Amino acid sequence: MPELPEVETVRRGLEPHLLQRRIRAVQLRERRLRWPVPAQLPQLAAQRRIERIDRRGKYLIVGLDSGDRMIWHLGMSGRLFVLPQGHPLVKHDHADFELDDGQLVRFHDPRRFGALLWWPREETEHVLLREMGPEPFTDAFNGDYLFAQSRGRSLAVKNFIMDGHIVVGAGNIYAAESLFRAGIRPTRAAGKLTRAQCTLLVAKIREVLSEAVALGGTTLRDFAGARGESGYFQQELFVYGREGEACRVCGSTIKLEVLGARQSCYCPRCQR
DNA sequence: CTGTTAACCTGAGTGC
DNA sequence: TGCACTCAGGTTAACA
Repeated sequence: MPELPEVETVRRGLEPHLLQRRIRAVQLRERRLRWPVPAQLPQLAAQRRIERIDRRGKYLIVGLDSGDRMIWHLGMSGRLFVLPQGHPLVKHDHADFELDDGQLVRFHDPRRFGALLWWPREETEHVLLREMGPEPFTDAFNGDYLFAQSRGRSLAVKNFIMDGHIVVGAGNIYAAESLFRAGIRPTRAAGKLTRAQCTLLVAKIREVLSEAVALGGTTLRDFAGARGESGYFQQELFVYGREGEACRVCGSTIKLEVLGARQSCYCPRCQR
C-alpha cells in the first residue's frame, strides 16, 4: 500500500535512473487503469527528455523537456521497476517507458487502481491536484490551520486527517500511528480537538512521515527488483496491524475499530 | 454543505 | 486440491 513515504522512496529511487534520460518509446499494453490512459500518451511522450520527478501527495509528476508532464499514481498495488530492455514480461506489466540508455521503466499494477495521465504544458493546474490539501512538511500545515479546518466537523479525527483536502499523505498506516503518538483516540470527533492537540497532531504526523521516509516506508515498493518485502518502518509500528497484541508503551491490549470502512487500531489507555 | 457507503480491481489468505 | 468467501485500501461517485 504505497502511502506518501513509499511514493517519496520510489521518487528518490527513480531520479538517478531517469533524470536527463530521453524516452525513446512507450509500450502501452493496458489502458484500463483508474482512469483510461490517454491513447496518445505514447506518441506524446516519445522523444521527450525527463527533466524532473516531483511528488504531490501520492502523485509522481514527471516533467518533460517540452514542458508537458506525466502524472503517475501507484494506487494500491502499483510498482515501478527499472529494468534492462527486453526483460521478460509478467502479468500486469501495463506500460514500459524505454529510455535512451538501454533501460526501461516498467509500470506494474495488478489491481489497476493506479494511473498514467498526460498533463499538457498549457494547463497550469491539473484537476486532480488543484483541490489537494497542503503537503505535511510545508508551513501551511500547522496547528492553527488544523484547528480552524476541524471546527464544526463531527467526523472521526482519523478520517479527518486522512482526507486529502485537509492534508495529503496521511494514509491508513500513518494516520493510526500519528494518532497513537499524539495520544488521541481515532474515533474522537475532529471538531472536539483542542488547539494544543491540533498542534501536537501536526507535529506527530510530520514526525511519523519523516521517520518513515528516512526508513524507506513500511511496505517496500522497490522500483528495481525487490518484490514487496517490508520497509524498515514496519518495526516502528505501535498500533497498525497490532490488534489483540500488547501496547508497546503500557501493555494494554490494542483494540480494533472500523472507521469509514477502514480498520483503525488504537491503544484504549494511551489514546483518549 | 457534511457525512456515509459503495464501487473500482486482483491476489492473498482463510475456512470447509 | 479446490471452491467460496473476505480482506486489503487510494480515490471518487453516489447517496442520505
